[in-house]
Formats: sequence, C-alpha cells, structure tokens
Amino acid sequence: MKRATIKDVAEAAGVGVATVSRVLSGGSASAQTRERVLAVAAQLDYRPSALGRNLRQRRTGGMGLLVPDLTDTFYGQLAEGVLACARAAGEPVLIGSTGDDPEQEAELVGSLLEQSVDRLIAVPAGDAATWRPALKAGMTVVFADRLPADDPAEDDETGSAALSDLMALDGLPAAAPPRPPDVPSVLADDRSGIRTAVQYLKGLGHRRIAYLGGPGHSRRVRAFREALSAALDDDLIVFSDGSRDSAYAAASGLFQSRPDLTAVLAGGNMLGEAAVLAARELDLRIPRDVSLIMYDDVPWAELCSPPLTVVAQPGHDIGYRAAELVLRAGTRRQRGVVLPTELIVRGSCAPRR
Amino acid sequence: MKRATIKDVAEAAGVGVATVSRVLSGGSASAQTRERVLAVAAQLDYRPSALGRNLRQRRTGGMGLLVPDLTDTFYGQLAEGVLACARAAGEPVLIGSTGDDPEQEAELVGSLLEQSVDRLIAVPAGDAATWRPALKAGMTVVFADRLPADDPAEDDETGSAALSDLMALDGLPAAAPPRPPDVPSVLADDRSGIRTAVQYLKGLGHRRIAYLGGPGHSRRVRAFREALSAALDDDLIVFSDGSRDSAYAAASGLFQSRPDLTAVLAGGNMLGEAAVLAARELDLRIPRDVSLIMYDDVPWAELCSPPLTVVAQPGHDIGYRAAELVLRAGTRRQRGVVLPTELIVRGSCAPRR
DNA sequence: CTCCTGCGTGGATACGTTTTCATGCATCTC
DNA sequence: GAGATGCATGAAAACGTATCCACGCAGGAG
Repeated sequence: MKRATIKDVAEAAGVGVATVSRVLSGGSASAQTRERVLAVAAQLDYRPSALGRNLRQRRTGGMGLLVPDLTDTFYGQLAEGVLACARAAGEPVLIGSTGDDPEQEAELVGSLLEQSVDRLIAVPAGDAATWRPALKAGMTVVFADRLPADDPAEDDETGSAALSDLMALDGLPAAAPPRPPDVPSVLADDRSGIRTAVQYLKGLGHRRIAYLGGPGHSRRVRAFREALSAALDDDLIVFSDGSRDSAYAAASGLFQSRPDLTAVLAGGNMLGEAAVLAARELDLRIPRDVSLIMYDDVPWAELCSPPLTVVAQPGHDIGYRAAELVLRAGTRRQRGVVLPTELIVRGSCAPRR
Repeated sequence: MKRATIKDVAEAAGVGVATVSRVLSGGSASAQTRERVLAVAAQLDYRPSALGRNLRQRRTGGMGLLVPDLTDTFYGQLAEGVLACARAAGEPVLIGSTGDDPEQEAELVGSLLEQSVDRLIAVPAGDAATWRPALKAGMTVVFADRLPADDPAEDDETGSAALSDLMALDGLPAAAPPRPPDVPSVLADDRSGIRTAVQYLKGLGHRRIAYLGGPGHSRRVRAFREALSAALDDDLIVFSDGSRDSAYAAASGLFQSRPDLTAVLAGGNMLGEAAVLAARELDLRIPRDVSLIMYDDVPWAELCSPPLTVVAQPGHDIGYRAAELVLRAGTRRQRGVVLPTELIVRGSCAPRR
C-alpha cells in the first residue's frame, strides 16, 4: 500500500490539487472546502511528500550541521541545542562530522550542496577562502563557536578589527572593515572568558601560564596573548589537532619541555582531559604542582579530583541561537551574537608555591 | 549564476539527457561520448541535483539516525561510527535526538517518513507497537544498542527466546519464535558484559549489588537478574529516565534507602556519573564504602579518582556496523549482530569489607 | 545478400508538489 | 441595472532527474 498523494486527496474530496495544496499550506479557501479537504486528508492519512515540494522550490528544507567531533561533549551540547530548535520548527537536520579537517569539511559542504540544503550551521575547520565557494553558492551559513581563520594573507590588525566589529552589536559599523563579517555567527565571549581565567590565575600568583590550544583557537590565543601582555612567553603556547592522541602529546610535551610552568589553560575539554592525564603520568599533582583551568563546563569536570575549575560556555545555547539565526535568515539581518562565558571556580587551581 | 542542470550538460555535449544520465550513473555508453560528457560536465562544474533524483526514485538517499541524547558520550561515539560509514559511502545523515521519549521519537520518525527517508538507524525509545507503523511503511530499520521493548503483553520467556535467537548467528533458526527479530540490529553483548561484571563483584565478596538502570535497559536487567540469581534483591534495581537529574535522584535515593549495599552497577555513563556524584554527596567513598562498575568506557572514566572500572562496549563500531547493515539491506539478509563487551578493571572496586 | 541480434542513443514520460494564470461566480458601487 | 471588484477554484506548467521504449546502425550468422 503506497502513500496517498495530493492527487488522491483532491480526487477523493472532489476538488483540484491546487486547492488541496492551498488548504494545507494555509492559503485561502472557503470554510466548507477547507473542512472537507482536511477531513479527507486525515482519513487517507495523507502526508505531503517533501520530495515534490523540495523539487518545486528548488531547495531542501531543514539545515545542515557541521561539527568537528561528536565525541567531544561540548559539540554534543551544541548539537543538542541545534536539534532542539530544529525540532521546535519541525525542520530536519543533516549532520556531518569534519574531524576538524578542511578537506572533509569541503566534501561535506559539497554533499549538502548536492542535496540543495541551503542553510548551514558550522563550526568551521577551513579558512575564509575555503568557505567562499559555499557562500557564493547562495548558502546561508551561520558559524558557531568560532569563525573561519583569516585568509593566508593574515593580519592581526584585520582579525581584531573583524572581531571587534562583530561585537559591536549596538551600532555604528566600522568604516569599511577589510573582511566584513557579513556572515552571521554565534560565538562565546572568548576574550572575556580567557581574560577572566588569566586574571584569576594571575591573582593566585601565577606568572608562567601556558595555553593548550586546538584547531580554530586563533581568537582564544589572541585573547590569551592580550590578557597576558607582558608576562607572555611564546613557548608556553602549544597546539594540537583535534584528536585525543595529539592533545595528549601536546600536553605531555608541554609539561616536559617547560617544567617551570605553574599553570595551564586548556582551550577545550579534550585538551583539559589530556592535561589531567599527562600531568598524572608525569607525577604532577593538580593543583599542588600545577594549576589547571579548562574551557567547557562538561559534566565530568566535577567528577575529577580535584574538581576542575572551568570556563563555561553555553554550548546548548550557542547551538540553539545558531539554529534560530539560520532559520530567521532573510527576515532579520542579524550580524552576530556573542554569548557570555563564566568562570566556575572549583578545585584545580591553587596559589603559586 | 544558477547551477547547471543535466539539460545544460546534454546540450553542451550535443547529446540527449538520457545519455548524460547514463554516463554519470555508470550505464552503458561509448567511450567517446562518455569522455565528452565527462569533460563537459567537469567544465560546467555540474553536480547532479539530489532533488530530481530523489523525486524520480521516490526515495531520499542517505539514512536517518535517532539517538536518545548527543550529550551522552556513548551516543556521541555511536553517532561518529554511523557518520564514518556514511561518509565512506558518500551518503548524507539526518539526525534526531529523542530524549528517550517515545512521543518525540514517533514525531521524528514521521518527519523522516515525510522526507521519504527509508533507511533508519535507531536507538529505540518506543516499544515494538510504536515501531510497527514505521516498519510497515517500508522503512529499513536497524536498531542499535538496544531493541524496542516488547509489546504490553510482555513475557520474559519470549524476550529471552528472541534474544538467544538473535545471538544464534551460526545457524538453525529456532522453531517459530514468538517475536521473530525480523528487523536487523547491532547490539553489545549485554548478557556477557553484565555477567562478567557481576562475577567480578561477586568474586570480591559482594552480595548486595545494585543495578542503576535507564530507559531501554530491560535486556541488561534481565542479564543482571540472571547473573545474580539467588542473591537477587529486587529493591536493589532502580531506574531513571534519560535525564541527568533523574539519574542523580535515582542514585541518591538508592544509596539512602539501602545503606547496606556494597556495590553498584551503573547501566550507562550518565548513571555512573550520577552514582559518583551522589556517593560523594553522601560521603560514601569509592571504592572503600561502595564499589562501582559503570557501563561505557568513556574517556573521562580514567580521569576520576579512583579511575572507574567499566564495562566497555564498542560505541563507534556499533554505529559503523549499523550503518553498514542499513546500507546493505536488501543485498544480504543479515539478522542481527552482537559485538563483544569488555570489563576494564581500574580502581573503583574493592573487596567487601 | 539478408535477416537477426545487440548496442548506443535520444525522445518522452513520470515522480509530487507549488505556483501562476485564467475563469466563473457573487457581491459591491455608482 | 451595469460595470467593477474580489474571491474561490481548477487547469497547467515547472522543478531535475531516471528510465522505458523505439529507433538506427553495425556486425555476425545463415
């Protein structure tokens, strides 16, 4: 038994297909026919096929969602936020996991394009150049959690300008910004989050503070540099790619090469995990020997001993807002949203000894 | 500038659209025309629209994926497995999060049906009755991690039969099983996993062992009962719904109502998390006062102190295999797959004092 | 040489919907 | 009362593809 089509409904109700379509999509119709069509549709258990509609409108409903890794709890939270909003709107979500690899990302974007999905929420892995094709293909893209890195011809001045421009929610557009953030985004207030964390550590007497970074952390690193200013030591900033192994290697290498550091700021929960593991392996006690602040308030942060002091960013909200933005796109012209972070002090930091 | 269609390619190559279609989908064509068509297609940057194809074939490619909660690391792993396989096959994935709520699940299934997605991987929340409509709508469903609960007229005998039938991979079908597992599935070997864990605890001298369960844990509970046999105490089996709050409440309630228990088996990582938290709140030391074994080997299990002894189930593999199954459906008639679990002994269990 | 077979090819159709357009009828205005 | 206005309605087109079918041509068998 195959599904009923709009034609069947029209026939059974003794009206034209156009009328059925109108009734079902809220067009005008007389009360009488509307009632009849609705009754027949219900009786036939008719559900309009998204296929026909999509083809006709030359676009697939719903939205795409690209995250680096669903195994990372933070992105799980973000995804849940997106799904919550999508469900409320009755829109389907196509998901992809990029592994923070620009190539895979590009491939996934291509696949979405092929599906004619024209709304996308992405935690970008590629740089601005990588994203240009998708944008000029007419996709509505909302970046979440971070922005694509600047073009090869990178310029700190430019980056800062773009960032601050983004944060100027209440007005006056900076005059002709070099890279206008013309694509909407939902970010956490990294600058404030990092600064608060660094200030906290400084207040505890720490001077040699390391930053453990991952892909796409340029904004956080910038904020870190800014917050540390004079005390900055470039060797204390290390990176990993998105994998757990790499994160562990970076953390372990950091601890071994710089035994003089007294505090570390891990830029993500996988990096925090790696830091705890590496510290334990090297017999460094937290917080006795080294203080640790981790980005992301994941549930297990509290389970550690000592419980981890964290910079919480609202993953669920970021996802939800991003989904709102991508759905409302065209209606309002929202530029970018910045959500607050919060330092949650638990037990992984101690005064420098 | 709009996307090129198959018609454009045909025109530019001086052939009919049918030929272009054939060349691109591997049909027969002369080497010469094939080459020309391919060249033109590449030059025009032609990508076939999934919309047209879907409508024509009356089905959307790709697959649906329904999990209870992406915030739960285990389901994150499972989802990553599915995505890995889907990416390898170049198939898109539509995701939904059910919150372990049969109603939401049904709604999401309905949405997938509307999209004409006919392949679905699900960690089911609803029971067998809930799933019947989707199945007879022609969907190819592969259940992952667990099976739908039996119908209201539940029967332990039946359940066991179905399970063992499922595990009889190498042959002779049981004669007319009451509820034939005619829908393929990928499960962890819960029976063995639970038994191993219980044996381990028994071997440490524990007798009052509690099970902390979540939605869809009927198979695990059955295995738990079976493994405990004589020592079973029904009050020591408590349940929560899928939420963190509920898990905490269940764990806390358990510890308070039964201070005599000496070990607890948490049936999932969120439940394990809750157990650790509740124990700490009640000043119960792990493993001194109570031993804990947690289902799911999530990365943070090692970070706890003491590190958690866990029953590892291969989340990634479960997802990957499920995706394979749903893609190969029709080709082979695979019944069900059971993947092994492993007890990983760390530090959260001690001999009964 | 003829008939048949087989293959490469292109025209035409169908998939299910939305939307445009024209039509007919009823109501309103002067 | 005549023309104008508005609304409900249905026929038809279009979206981009895969596939059926018929056609033509080449080559092989008889």
